[in-house]
Amino acid sequence: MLVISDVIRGFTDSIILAQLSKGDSYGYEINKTIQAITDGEFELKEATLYTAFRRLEADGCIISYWGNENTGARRRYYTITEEGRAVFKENLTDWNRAKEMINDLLNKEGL
Amino acid sequence: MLVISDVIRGFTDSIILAQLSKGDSYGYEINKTIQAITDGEFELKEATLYTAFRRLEADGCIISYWGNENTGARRRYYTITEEGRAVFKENLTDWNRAKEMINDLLNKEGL
DNA sequence: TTATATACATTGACAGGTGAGGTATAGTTA
DNA sequence: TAACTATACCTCACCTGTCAATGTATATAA
Repeated sequence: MLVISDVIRGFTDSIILAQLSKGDSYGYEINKTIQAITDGEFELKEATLYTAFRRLEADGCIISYWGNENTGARRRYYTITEEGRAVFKENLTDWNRAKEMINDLLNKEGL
Repeated sequence: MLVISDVIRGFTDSIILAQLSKGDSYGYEINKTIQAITDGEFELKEATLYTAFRRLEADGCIISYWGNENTGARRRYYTITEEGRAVFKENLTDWNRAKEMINDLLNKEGL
């Protein structure tokens, strides 16, 4: 009932911003990094990933540009904006608060 | 962008099961308990709460019965089932795993 | 030449949260 | 006594995010 993707839901944007805050990257690489960090336990579905990029760009959190690879598949790179950094910072705070709340709600005795 | 409700999404069921695992209760009381535990920082919206009850009962995680109050508003009580306890136990495990994953994804350096 | 890896993108179905609205009882306050 | 607040339940329509399925294109390895 509680699937891992439901838990992650709502963090997609934050996870992407977290990766981009370390430097420019592109979809495929970001997803590989996520898999590496979670020991292959988690990956963003492609549809989810690219939907998130559109959303983040529309919200002014990231900017995209095409890489100039002269071989292999083309890559669309993303840069995090100042706005994006601010949002990410806020998300981190929210996460830490939410984490405590959920811990309490799942474990603490009532009242 | 990261709203608390997005973070909580997917935890509604677990939070309710957590409260019911301590004993029978009814909607209004469960919500008050949640508010108390989170120092008023969080509450389930009524629509969310009652939708979750329907879902949990349909899934066999809880059973409901009407209380026999002879004064005040009527109350529909809920009992967690064995199935519900099993699901809750699994949810706790999933949460702990997801928590670590999200922490890593938001904080760890890439690779 | 067939398969795999890299790399991007869209669409339609589905699920969960929630604002807005509704019902009913009981106590408190103006 | 009228108005307000608290208790307590319920449903519908809408919105948002996830994801399976599908499609495109390049390059390398078997």
